[in-house]
Amino acid sequence: MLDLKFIQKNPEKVQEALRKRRVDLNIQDFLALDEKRRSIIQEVEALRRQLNAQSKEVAKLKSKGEDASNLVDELSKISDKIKKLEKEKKQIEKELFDFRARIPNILAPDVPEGDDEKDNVEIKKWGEKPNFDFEPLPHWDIGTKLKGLDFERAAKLAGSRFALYFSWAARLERALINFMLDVHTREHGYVEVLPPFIVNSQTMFGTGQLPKFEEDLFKLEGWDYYLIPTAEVPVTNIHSNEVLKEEDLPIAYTAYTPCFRSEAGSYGKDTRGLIRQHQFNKVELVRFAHPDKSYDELELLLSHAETILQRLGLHYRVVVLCSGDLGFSAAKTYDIEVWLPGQNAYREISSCSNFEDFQARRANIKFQPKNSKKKEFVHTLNGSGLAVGRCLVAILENYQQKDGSVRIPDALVPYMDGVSIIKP
RNA sequence: GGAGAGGUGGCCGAGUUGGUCGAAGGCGCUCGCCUGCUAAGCGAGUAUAGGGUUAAAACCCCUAUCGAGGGUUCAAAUCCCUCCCUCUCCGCCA
Repeated sequence: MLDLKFIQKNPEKVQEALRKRRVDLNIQDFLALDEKRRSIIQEVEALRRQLNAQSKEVAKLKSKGEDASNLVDELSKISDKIKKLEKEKKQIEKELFDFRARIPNILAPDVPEGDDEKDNVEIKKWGEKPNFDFEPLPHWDIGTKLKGLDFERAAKLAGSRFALYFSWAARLERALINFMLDVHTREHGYVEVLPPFIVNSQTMFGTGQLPKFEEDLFKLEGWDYYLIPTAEVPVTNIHSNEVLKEEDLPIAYTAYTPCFRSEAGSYGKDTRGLIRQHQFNKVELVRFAHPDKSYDELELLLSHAETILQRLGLHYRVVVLCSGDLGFSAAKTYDIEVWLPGQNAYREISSCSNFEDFQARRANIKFQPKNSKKKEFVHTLNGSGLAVGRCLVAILENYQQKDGSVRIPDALVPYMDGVSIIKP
């Protein structure tokens, strides 16, 4: 959510951001409505002032035992008028709020302009693509041949876009979760959190999933409950409606959760394998930062996510999302894309974003600066550290051997009870 | 699921025959004074949002906010309705 005053004072900046994001919204419509709102407020408040003052007169007259019926009649008319105007005002405010809730965040100045993911800009690469003296297989072939992944039975249980893990695969998924959490808590200073996997609509609003993206979520029928699409949602909202201490910043949380996404509108995309599932596991990193430091913290966050891939010896690149590909709430986002030889492509495995005060304003998360009376909104950041299922995919595809076996990266061997290779 | 109690400012806590309550009192905090010592005392201040004023801000003025929303009334923290949350007891359950 953008600050109302910011929109009023910088309509051209907001319009420019909308244009760069390829979003068709006209800020002039918003401003006209806001103008109307202010004129009604002025009228209402003048009337109310009169009403308040004269109501006291009534009280005085009555306490003296005098008749006040004339005055009461007159005030009754004013009161009616106020009620009518209040109704109108409420309607306009609702429209303004709905409008504002659908305006995406403004962009960081260094976000490249572009239409979609084709215009994202690669900023670095780490490691090398592995060489194979055979044709590398996609992970769904590797995983099913090794009897670790079973998509057919998963479909029987729940439908498409679900997976069933057995034996070494289930263990590997769990190993990855523990490995990631250990690195982030022991080495990167994050506090581990285990949040609810179901949240209410207020919480979904706080991080920007609602009202605009309801169709991406799973909602529980008959309840104001949604399955979380990412740990970002419950973890960022931990401090909603709170005032944090400046000296406590930055606050850093890491959380493992399953993530649930409807994947509406992705029909036909990534239909095979683990890449795009209705349910997947993710270890998330969330930071609450001082506004002056949030972009430094974004670099830090990115490096924390990268560490995991480096320890696993997986080749990746980092891209900056262009304006047209940037998420609704984010001001700037880095995607980490891991190399998948089985698909001969880089695929997103982490997305690290600075939301500046956009989520903080929605969720009302402030801090009290030491040298100012005025409370300010914190900046929120988050990033995957990492998507666990896709990480398992990357291991299978990058560490596959000619004989169909898969090596386990050294860093994970202790988490696999010493198993260093998965054999047919 | 059944029965009961309750939600007031940073915290504690008054206030329910509607009016002088944005709200007593206490604590905490901030600033100043005083004090030969990290105390006590004295004084002042101490919410958020919106509107107006301003080049902008501070100040100032106004309006709203006593869990949320709606209603009654000239007027509601106080009355009525709906919802949410917390606590206690019983039941059930991992």
